[in-house]
Amino acid sequence: MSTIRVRFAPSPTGPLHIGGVRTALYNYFFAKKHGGQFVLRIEDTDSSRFVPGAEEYIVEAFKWLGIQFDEGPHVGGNYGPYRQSERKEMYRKYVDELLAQGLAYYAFDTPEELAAMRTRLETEKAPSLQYDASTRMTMRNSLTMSRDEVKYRLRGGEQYVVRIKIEPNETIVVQDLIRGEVAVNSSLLDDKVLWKSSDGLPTYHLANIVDDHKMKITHVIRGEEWLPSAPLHVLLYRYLGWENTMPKFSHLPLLLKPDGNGKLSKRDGDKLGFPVFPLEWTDPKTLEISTGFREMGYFSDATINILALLGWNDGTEQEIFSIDDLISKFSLDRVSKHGARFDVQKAAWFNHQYLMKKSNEVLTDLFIPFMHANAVVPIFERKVLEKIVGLVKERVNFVHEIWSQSHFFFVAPTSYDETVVKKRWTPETPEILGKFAEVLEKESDFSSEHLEQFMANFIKSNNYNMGQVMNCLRLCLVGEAKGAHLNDIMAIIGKDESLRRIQTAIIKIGG
RNA sequence: GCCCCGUUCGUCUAGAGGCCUAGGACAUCAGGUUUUCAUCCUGAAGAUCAGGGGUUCGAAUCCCCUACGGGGUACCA
Repeated sequence: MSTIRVRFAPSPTGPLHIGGVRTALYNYFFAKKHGGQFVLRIEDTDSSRFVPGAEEYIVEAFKWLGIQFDEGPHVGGNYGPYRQSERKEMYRKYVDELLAQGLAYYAFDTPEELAAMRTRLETEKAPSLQYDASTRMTMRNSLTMSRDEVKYRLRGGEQYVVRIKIEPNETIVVQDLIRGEVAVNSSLLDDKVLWKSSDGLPTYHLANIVDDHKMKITHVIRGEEWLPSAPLHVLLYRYLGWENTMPKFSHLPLLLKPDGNGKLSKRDGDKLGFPVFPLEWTDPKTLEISTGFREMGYFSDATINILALLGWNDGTEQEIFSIDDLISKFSLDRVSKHGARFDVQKAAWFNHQYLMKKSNEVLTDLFIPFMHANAVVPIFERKVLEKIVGLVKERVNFVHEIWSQSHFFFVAPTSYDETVVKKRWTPETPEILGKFAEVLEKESDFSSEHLEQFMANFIKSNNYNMGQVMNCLRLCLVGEAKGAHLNDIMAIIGKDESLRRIQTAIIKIGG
């Protein structure tokens, strides 16, 4: 058996959408599982839609995700070039072959004539509005013109397209690994344009088939939006005599909007506060910025996990999968057939799972920039920072949230939560806290373990109860009713700072 | 309009004719643990399997129809 070869073939018309990322991921898992190759091919046959920076964006996105292409424009390979615009000369030969065999024909109709045809058919209530077997003999093409006239026009440099000639009333069957057999009557297909003389480039359909054939692609795994044109592709393989080595098809379900209807779009991200792109993207024309998973604080491994499970599962109750897990467990027959909605909350939960598994060292590296953006003084030693991060990491989904859970280690409270004050701060509180400060000042062991014991002893020996002391002490140190254990906080900020915060609170809140 | 694909808790999904009084996860709610908050633990609620017809002793699972959703219908990919 030949080696498995799959490709991810985006067109550089803008930033890569997470639906595209998921498609690439499934291709990657499938290839790696079977020891095959994963190829990147840039489908830039529509010169008018080219967006500068889009290809670089795609490469960077996969770099961030840690997904490597075995072949592609930036890594090379034996089947290059990997940009269709650079493969220009390869396609014409096949167009000529189809033309010579009468499987395709020249068409000279202008856009206006095509539009006129459609309006005419519409008013006639024709069953189909297509350029196909039922209409092509009424149009200006090499089937309706004399050989000489065609020659004359071509020589004269008249613009033309080459269309595939589809015979009506044939059943074309597409074998899909996810959906099974999909049968379509050829009368429903139109004579698609395969080649445009305007830019000397093939359209997607032809380029796609030629490239997949020449690159020895064994499996085409792509979005469901391609399913309707799959019969055309099967026909092209047949026409070109490549049907026996035709790749196997799999059409993936689409990613849908989290609310309402339709497929996921760029706007949804802005509206609902979640990224639609892997990385931030600045539109070169409008300069509009769209945020990405990376910038929102998602880890790349969490992102892969989230996307992988939108339309696939391994049949068990496992939900956390490493890349290696996904490679070993992925299979196309467990891909679902229906579209999936992106769930922001579950995505955050996934990120939380990955965050918890990261070491304090790694998280501290990631947290330091956020700390610098917020903290002024004091700056703790590295080891202390790691400790702080370790104390709060289970409370956050994203690294940037660490600051909001740990700011009180760095900065003394400037105000005190009104409702907590009202509920907990009694007339006796200043006296109790004053007493506590007094004994605390004499204490030399400021380890977290000892402080815990110390507080318990203080409360017990004075016949206070826990809530009476702890809640108000927390108010002094944190400013509100949340945060890490008080003994941990005091151990980190130290004796002087602890006493200062207690005094400040007693003065500010009063009796 | 026409064609193709789909339809199980709010969301992601398990389910390949009897194991389904339909399981899990996220979210929600309630209890518990905790010096607060969060984590964590336990539990609850939540899907008459889109609706209707068949087939079968038996259907979420097979077939048909309808509805709804999605996709396609370009000299875009």
